[in-house]
Amino acid sequence: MKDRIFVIDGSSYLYRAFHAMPPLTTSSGKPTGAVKGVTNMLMNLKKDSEGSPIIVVFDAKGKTFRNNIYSEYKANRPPMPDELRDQLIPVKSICRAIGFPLIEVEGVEADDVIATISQMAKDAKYKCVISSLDKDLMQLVEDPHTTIMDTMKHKIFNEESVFEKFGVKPNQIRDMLALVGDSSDNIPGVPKVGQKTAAKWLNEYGDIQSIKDNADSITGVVGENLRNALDDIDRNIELVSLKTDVDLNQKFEDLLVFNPNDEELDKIFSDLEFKSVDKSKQKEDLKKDSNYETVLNEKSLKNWITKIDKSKAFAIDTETDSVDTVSANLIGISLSVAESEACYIPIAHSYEDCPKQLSMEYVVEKLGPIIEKNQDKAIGQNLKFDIPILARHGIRITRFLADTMLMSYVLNSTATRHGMDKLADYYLNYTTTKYTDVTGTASKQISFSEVKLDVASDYAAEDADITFRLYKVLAPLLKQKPNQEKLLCDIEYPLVHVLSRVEQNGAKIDKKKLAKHSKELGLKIDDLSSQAYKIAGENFNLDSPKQLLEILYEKQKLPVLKKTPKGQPSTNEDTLKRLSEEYELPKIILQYRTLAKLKSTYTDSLINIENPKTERIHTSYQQAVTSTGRLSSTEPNLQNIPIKTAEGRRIREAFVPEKGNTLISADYSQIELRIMAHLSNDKNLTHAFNNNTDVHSSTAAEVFGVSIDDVSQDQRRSAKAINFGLMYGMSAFGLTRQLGISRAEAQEYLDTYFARYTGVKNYMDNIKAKAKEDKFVETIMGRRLYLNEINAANGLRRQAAERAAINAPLQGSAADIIKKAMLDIDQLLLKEMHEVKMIMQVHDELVFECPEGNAEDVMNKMKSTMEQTVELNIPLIVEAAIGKNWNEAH
DNA sequence: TTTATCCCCTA
DNA sequence: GTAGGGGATAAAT
Repeated sequence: MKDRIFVIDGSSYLYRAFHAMPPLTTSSGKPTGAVKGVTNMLMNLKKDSEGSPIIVVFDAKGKTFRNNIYSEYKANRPPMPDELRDQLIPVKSICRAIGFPLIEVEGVEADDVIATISQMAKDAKYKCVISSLDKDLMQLVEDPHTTIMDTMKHKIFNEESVFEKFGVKPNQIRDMLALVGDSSDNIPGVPKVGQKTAAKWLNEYGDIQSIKDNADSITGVVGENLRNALDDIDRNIELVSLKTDVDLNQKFEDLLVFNPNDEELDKIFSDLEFKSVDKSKQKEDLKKDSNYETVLNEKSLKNWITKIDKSKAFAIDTETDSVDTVSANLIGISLSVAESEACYIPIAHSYEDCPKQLSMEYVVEKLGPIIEKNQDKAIGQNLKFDIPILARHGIRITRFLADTMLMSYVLNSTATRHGMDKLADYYLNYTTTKYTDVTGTASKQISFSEVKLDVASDYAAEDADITFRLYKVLAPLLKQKPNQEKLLCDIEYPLVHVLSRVEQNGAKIDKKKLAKHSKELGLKIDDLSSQAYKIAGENFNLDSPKQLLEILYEKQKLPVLKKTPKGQPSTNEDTLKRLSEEYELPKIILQYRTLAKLKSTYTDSLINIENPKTERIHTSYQQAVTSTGRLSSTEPNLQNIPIKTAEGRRIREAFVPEKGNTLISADYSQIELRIMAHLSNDKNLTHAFNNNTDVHSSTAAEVFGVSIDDVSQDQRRSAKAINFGLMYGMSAFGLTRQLGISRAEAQEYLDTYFARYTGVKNYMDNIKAKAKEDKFVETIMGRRLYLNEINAANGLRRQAAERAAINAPLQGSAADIIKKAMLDIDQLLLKEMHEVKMIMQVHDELVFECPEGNAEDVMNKMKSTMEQTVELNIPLIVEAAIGKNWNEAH
């Protein structure tokens, strides 16, 4: 394809790379993350362009004509961060060295240069692909000459997709921008007019001139706003119009030359300490350099034992035939003692003509003691998986040097997901071989034991190698953040062992009880289905929202009260509840839904997931998933077992102890509100907790101006909603919905609340301001949540980040505290309470199983340990109970 | 077979 | 309004 050129918006690449990449530096501390990101993007585009010319455009210094039209243009732009500014020169040098013409014109913005080039391309009969995300550029899209691509998301905008996204044609984009304005460029638009309204007008009137001509016929406040903003609109049109006649001092043909300088490029890369940027090339490099060994004889194993013993640190990884730690069989072990230097020790591979391997007994006997002896040097990726597998074969790891998954999580919980494949991509710019690459998927999947040794070795040794390399990259990043490193070493690492024990313990369920419940539910569900079919006059699938909406809204002609985000009439609980005041069918659907949910999600699936070996259910706690520091629980999720309804609580009754045992549940009372009191030091809130008064009643007394003894049920309920709403960063609007009151009333409640709780008000204002400054918030133990969108130009996103800024320190500190409590209790259990098992964690609750005899004692120990685990400005209170099932204990 | 959407369960 | 997991269906691959 010779008739196509690519134009890259270099400045927008740079900003995106800066925000998307980890804060990498050279050994001397020079920032390189953005350079690396841009380089990757350039290399990828180069590959995709199949030889078509690529031109890179950057913003240049100097005031532009837009500043003359409007002195406030981009006046609100924060200056470029220093770490980014330092990367500007290397990025440009790399562009040139790769061989791309680089254009910057003083006093002209990149957008205008790009527009000019696209015009030149059109005149020369070339297709032009612009790589940028700037919406101003969308006005240039013109089939078939000019398209815009989002390189990172692989999305191409033509006239049709522009219309899909913006609701107007590309040649109307300019008018739309003029109407809406652009907060990031500090261009005010017509007040109250956003993309939707602008699109509506443009579709109705065609262009801005017609809208202005018809301004008088537009009613309401927006019409008034429009008439008042006519002058602004004229100015905006000039501001958002792109110039297509910039003098580039170059002919179009000159822009098409590709002039690489490999020597220069190598030099720049070596200055920046980049190994290589082309991923496929890097993979070859790694393989060529790497020294992966398959350990098949005693001599070779002995050699590796020596290496481990002499190493300063070593990575270890186990290969198994299952993701389930309770039943997984050990198939092999891989080790790495230095970058590129790794081995795989196959133990239990089994296929036709499989080479003879060292026996499990031999490997465990020889390697086991060396691993145990050197465990303080062990590095793993998600060691919570490997530790129980190794333990079952007599290799006991109770401490380790590092877990790269948790390192990445503590460094930045949201930068990337923390699986090894993602980490390798993010931190090493390396594409790993995936597990399913060697085993296949679904029906064609084979056990890891059936994977040929050479293939398995490459895969497994790479895992250990990459783990080692990740450690080398992540350790210095953590060194720069001592508080986070402390959190990692004091809380997350020791918690690995505790969670592993909790998972292995598992929880006993009463299968008979669940089966009986399931059967009953099945009968009721059948009955409700029949009733529903009868009213509908036909059979349909009650589980299908699509079929249901046809029945309800098209056949039965019920009023549409609410639509889903995608525009379909909604059939969710809220809507059906309102409809069931007048109609019978929605009422039946609701009952059906409740019971069907209980059956499919709980009774049936819990029975199915019981481990046949242990006859208990073993959840898996995810320690590196949530943004705030909480755990999550999967397969099964034990953190969403029903509790609110009587029917739902029957599920909890099926969580039982072994014969002779009993269950104890202990949960923190109002822990997040207490943390809010602690962090805000609010006088009223602190007072309530110090005097152990019911906090919702005390809030009601303050907000409604009554004595605490005179608070009505209704007032308490409202106060509770306010308290919860506050912790979620709620607005008056949310409260309106929650309490079914008017907007004004809700606002009044909040105003009164903040007048009474000035400490809380100050705390909220301060945390938001600090978040905007720092781009992160912290918990009491120094856990950070980075908030990339806290200063976003997009209001919805920015507000979502602000709510997260308020909630994360509360939710996250609560998570810190219960994690610490779990560690304390685990120590207690190991030391003096061997007969007690911790079996579940549900965010603010811990569940234990212990012999009936000393339950009372155990409960009190747990309660006081949890209450004493940290000292805050207010007391922590734990409510604990004993029972013969989870419902009773709670 | 995988992915997206809708719905609903928890703290 | 915060933070999650997961079942069922229907569309995309």
